[in-house]
Amino acid sequence: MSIKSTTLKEIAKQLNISKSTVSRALNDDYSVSAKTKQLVLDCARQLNYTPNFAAKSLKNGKSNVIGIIANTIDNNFIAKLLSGVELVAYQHGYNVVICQNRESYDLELSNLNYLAAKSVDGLLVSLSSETTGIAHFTDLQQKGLPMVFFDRVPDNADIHKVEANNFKASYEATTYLIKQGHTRIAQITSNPSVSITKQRLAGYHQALRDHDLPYDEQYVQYCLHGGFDMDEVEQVMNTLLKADKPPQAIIAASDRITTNCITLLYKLNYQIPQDIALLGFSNNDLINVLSPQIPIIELPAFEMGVAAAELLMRSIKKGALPFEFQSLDARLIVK
Amino acid sequence: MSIKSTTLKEIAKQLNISKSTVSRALNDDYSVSAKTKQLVLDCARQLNYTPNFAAKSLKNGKSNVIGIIANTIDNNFIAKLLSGVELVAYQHGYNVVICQNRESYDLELSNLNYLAAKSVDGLLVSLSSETTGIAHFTDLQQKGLPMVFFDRVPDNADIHKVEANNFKASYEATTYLIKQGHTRIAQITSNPSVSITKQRLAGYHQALRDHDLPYDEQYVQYCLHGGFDMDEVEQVMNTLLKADKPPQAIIAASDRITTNCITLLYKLNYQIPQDIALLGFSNNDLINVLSPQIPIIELPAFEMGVAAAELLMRSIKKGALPFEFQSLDARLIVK
DNA sequence: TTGAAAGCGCTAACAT
DNA sequence: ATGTTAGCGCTTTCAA
Repeated sequence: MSIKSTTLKEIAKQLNISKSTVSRALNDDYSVSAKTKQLVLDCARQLNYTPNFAAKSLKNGKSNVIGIIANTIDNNFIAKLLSGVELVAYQHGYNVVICQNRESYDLELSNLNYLAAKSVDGLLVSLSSETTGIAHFTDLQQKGLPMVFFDRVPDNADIHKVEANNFKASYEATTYLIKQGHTRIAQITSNPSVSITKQRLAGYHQALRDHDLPYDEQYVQYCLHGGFDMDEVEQVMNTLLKADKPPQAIIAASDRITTNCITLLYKLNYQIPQDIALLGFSNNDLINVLSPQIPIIELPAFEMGVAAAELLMRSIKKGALPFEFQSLDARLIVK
Repeated sequence: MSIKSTTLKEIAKQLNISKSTVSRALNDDYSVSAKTKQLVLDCARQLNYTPNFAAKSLKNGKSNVIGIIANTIDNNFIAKLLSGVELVAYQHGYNVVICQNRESYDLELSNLNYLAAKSVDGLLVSLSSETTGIAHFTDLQQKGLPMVFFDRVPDNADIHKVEANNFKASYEATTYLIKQGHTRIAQITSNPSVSITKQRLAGYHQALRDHDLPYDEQYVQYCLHGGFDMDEVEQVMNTLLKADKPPQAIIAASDRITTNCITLLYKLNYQIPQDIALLGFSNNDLINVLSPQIPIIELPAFEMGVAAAELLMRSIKKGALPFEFQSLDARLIVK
């Protein structure tokens, strides 16, 4: 309102009718005559009327703001997802407030408190890797705050969730490598406490089983810090490469792990894919542009944002909804 | 307000005092006795009071929202800048609404209208590459809407702006390459209509002049689409490499151009820096991680976000401020 | 079909 | 130092 804008009252005065009629006309209420409605609409446009959100909020007890808690926003996956969320939110007249937990449970909690104090009408959440229980969320949900979990979702059944189909993606990745003729396929993945890690491992197992390949424990390596720590990637990479029978192919199960694997293999003078094949999960555009080229699994980031936001909007508008669980397909991209 | 929360009235009733006293106490008004203040504060905490933003907004005619219009958010520079903006905004009790112009003047205009209709209290703007005039912004500024331009700023003097010191950055980059022994240094840059392009070119010129190197027009090549189009990068690269005396070093003057240059040189089997040296502007973390390693100029994204937001906050709170022009140093990173 | 009036939660004159 | 009151712009009974 920094800029003074027209109000209902001014339209009413101009047209010599009451504020309430103007309000009704603007909200397309059935009780208003077509003629009056038209008059009001014309006048509103002419005076460049825009509703006052604060007044609306105060009146109907909704802030028209949704909150989103994600790990960080400085990666392509979340950035694209956010674009989807904002598209939907803006269409429904909602603003989006973004908070970053930076993989910390404590920050996640303070984000939550911040957003609750802002009295957001709904919440979009991707869990920090430190988070185990979600009582801090479900408490608020039970008090009536609609929320949708996305990407890194909890196991709970009594929540809404929107995920990538990580199982299928990993299954396809593994199958692709098998079809390429590889029999010893490794997976370097993140902390197994995170939902997406478990799902990606499960897909990998299933694909091996379905193609009658043995599962060898030594070929699954974990980066407990999500691969952000180059040293831990280096360590597990060395373990793999120094094995009696080193893997012929590696699946890097996260964006950061993928990048670090490329760097490491380059440093070690391994040619990809001649010396060892690499396939990685990644939503970073750069990966398509830099060399060496590897097949990647790209998550449907934008679509997940749209789906999560739409589910949240429905949940806000209709109140208690049967809990929904959506799983969107990822894309295997081979150049 | 999805969750019902305590109001001033309830605290007042509980303590048997008036709403206004409670309000004053909460706002630390001088006229309230220390005793009452304490009482109110305790009671507020006990009842878990949080102020109602909508009511506050309605009362003081401010939305407590600032808008930001940037190109896209799916790149590291803007993502980090946003983190800085949000840090400052949240500290001051403001929400941030993000809009993306995707390099289109029309979208920029509709973003502006959208934000104006939301009655934001202030605006952070980085111009689209299509934008030439800024009347659409200054009109609103004159009507009293505070705004700060950042990164891609207009030439106008009657605005607030926060930039990277692109001149200095480019000067340092060029000087670095000269010190490495190169005498034929090219710059591949974006559309010269954009402020940052001009500044980066100017720094390049000055460095050549200061080191008594001739300026050769053929060594400056423009990507009118900002290097997003790989073909245009390929074309100018070919022009450079096929010159009578090809450059010994190239400065890539934007994130996207840098990446595409690496890819192209790799494709053409040029070794970096043995066959040709490359130095690029980039804020993409991946560039530090992938090979080959090149020196980069990194813009102070987070700091620019903080600076722009703080300037905007001052501008909102103090009203008309003498126009400020801040220029933050970039970092030349050599591995 | 329309109008009058109350009230959402808060702040700020204006009393006292 | 504290209370009373009005009003921000809107929606929504209730009445006509």
